[in-house]
Amino acid sequence: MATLKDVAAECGLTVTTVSRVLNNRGYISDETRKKVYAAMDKLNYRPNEVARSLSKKTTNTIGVIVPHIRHPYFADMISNIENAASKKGYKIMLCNAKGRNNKEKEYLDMCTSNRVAGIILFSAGVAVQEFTDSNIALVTVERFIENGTAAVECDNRQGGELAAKHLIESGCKRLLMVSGVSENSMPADDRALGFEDVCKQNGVFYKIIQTSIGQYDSLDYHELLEGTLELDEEIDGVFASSDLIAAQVLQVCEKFGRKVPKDLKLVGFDDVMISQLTNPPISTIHQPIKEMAETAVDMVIAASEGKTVPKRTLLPVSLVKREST
Amino acid sequence: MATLKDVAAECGLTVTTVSRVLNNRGYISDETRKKVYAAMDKLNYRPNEVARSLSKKTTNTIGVIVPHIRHPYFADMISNIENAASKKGYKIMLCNAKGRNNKEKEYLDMCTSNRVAGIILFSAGVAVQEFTDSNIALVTVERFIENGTAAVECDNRQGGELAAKHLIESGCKRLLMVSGVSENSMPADDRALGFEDVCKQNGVFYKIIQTSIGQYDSLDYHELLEGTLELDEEIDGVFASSDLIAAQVLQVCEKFGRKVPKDLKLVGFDDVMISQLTNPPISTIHQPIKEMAETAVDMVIAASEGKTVPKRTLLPVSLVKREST
DNA sequence: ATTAAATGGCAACACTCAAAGACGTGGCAG
DNA sequence: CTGCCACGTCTTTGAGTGTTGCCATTTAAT
Repeated sequence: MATLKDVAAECGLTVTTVSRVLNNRGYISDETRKKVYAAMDKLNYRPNEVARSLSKKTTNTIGVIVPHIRHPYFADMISNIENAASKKGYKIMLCNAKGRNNKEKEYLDMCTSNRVAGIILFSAGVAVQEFTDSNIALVTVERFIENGTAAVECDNRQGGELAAKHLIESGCKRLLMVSGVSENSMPADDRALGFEDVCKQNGVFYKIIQTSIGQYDSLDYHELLEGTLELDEEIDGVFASSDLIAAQVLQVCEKFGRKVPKDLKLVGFDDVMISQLTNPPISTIHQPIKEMAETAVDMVIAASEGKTVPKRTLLPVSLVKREST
Repeated sequence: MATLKDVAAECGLTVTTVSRVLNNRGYISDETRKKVYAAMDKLNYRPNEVARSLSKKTTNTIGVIVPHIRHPYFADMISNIENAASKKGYKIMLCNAKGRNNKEKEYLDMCTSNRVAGIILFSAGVAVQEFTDSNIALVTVERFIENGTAAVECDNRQGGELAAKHLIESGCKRLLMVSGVSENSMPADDRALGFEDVCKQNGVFYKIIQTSIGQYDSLDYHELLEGTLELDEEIDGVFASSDLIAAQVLQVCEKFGRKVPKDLKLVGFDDVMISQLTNPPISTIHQPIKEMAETAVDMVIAASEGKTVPKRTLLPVSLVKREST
């Protein structure tokens, strides 16, 4: 593959000069510029980003570490992050931590080794707490971390409140919340808090069930759901902490012959594609995924350029009413 | 950030020696090795992959270009590719071409500039035809390209056959196929061919409808579907060329009061998560996504190492019977 | 003398960047 | 009108970026 040197030789100039037309820097005569472009074209020259990065001591890539790629929420996030990054001339290095702490640590190291400009971290592990490489901007999404550069979150508590309010206003008397993860300080936790609050305020009976960590991906909420719904036939409103769980609630309802929304009303969380593809389509709490992604990207880039960024950003959620309520 | 030089200075050796313990190459005394490790630890040294890549003239990253990240099929693919790559010490650079040719070209260039070891391309554009940078391995998935290094596909024709056979064996008399894309030489095309064949062989009436290019992502098959199903009430079997479309068929059936599978049987394609989350869960043609991903990764890596790889690999599909048939 | 073990020196990788140099032009004193 | 300098424009020189890999050197053992 042709290098700057080859291009320079081709048109009888030095690498520096060629480098300068490439980067639009300093004084260059029109004639030289033309010559250089011609030579580049002729040799099919493609700048070597690796060398460029070494020289500039930074890359234009952002490491993105997620616990699962297949989960529609993360797929959506990744898509939006890639978009935002691409617009700003950055590329994405995708890492799938799969909920395992050692993988997460490994990926953090890998990103460091590759001298990424910054890291966007969705992962939930604890290993990050040790990550203190201050050279690399670290913004977390949906998770606050002490030694991170910045965190962007959606208002999970508000989401829980909205869901509870909506169910209660729709006439539900006996609520169930199905929470994905039980770990502390996880987003689902705040959702539960908001949900609880509103239920208490309104004197409405509620119950919260949750599964163990790292269930993002799995489809086996059925057992848990069946147990609960069978045991308590009076439940007439369910708040699922993700649309994926909500879809499964729908399936279990079908199995038990409970009509949604007639017998039981359902609110999901995330507002990902699947909530529109079920029968009935699921009312859900919309996460501003695009805005979150864009904010995260803006922040890593800003931070990597040495600018100061807000330590914590909270984005509002909203209720999307569809046909399950 | 600490460099080899710093580590060398720290323990009174030269960079060469340190480099050698880092890479387990040549003769090193145990004592030296220990000293070096200690120094690395102390300085929190992380090898600079950028410099390494420059020196070795190749990276350990694979460029992955997809038309859409959010589509569950691609999300699944990406996840499996990342997995396979990670196992072999490679990282993923994710590119979202969004069905636009110029984006695709741009990403191809970007990958070249970043000197990726190879590219896995799902994208469907035509710009690729010009891509002839023989230095970079190019394996396409679900799309054969003349100047590519290798192609891996699933047996789409077989998929169409399986679907038609299954519907006919289930007693359907009047079939409809909903095809995602109408462009030539696209996978959906082969699916239609297989489907057609079996219908003809069995003398079963069938109809094929399709939408324009680049609909991977959209949820607006409703109109098209409603029109067709309303017009022809006799249709009792539908083959959708993706599970996403199948889910929408389910919705339209619900709207028209057609019971699935009683009044109408439905077969999807892909076997992605959503086919398990609908009511009823959708019978579908299983694509060996994991195997395809692994094959693609193995091939780019092999090709990037100069090994010869098969020009074209065809993986079998299978029918997964669920409750929509 | 030969060989093995351990380490060092140095060019190369493709690029950037600061500083210095070359060249032509215009102003101004002699 | 000439000679000199300063200045703006354009280009080159050369050092630096962190590694690798080849070759050389040293020491000790055979």
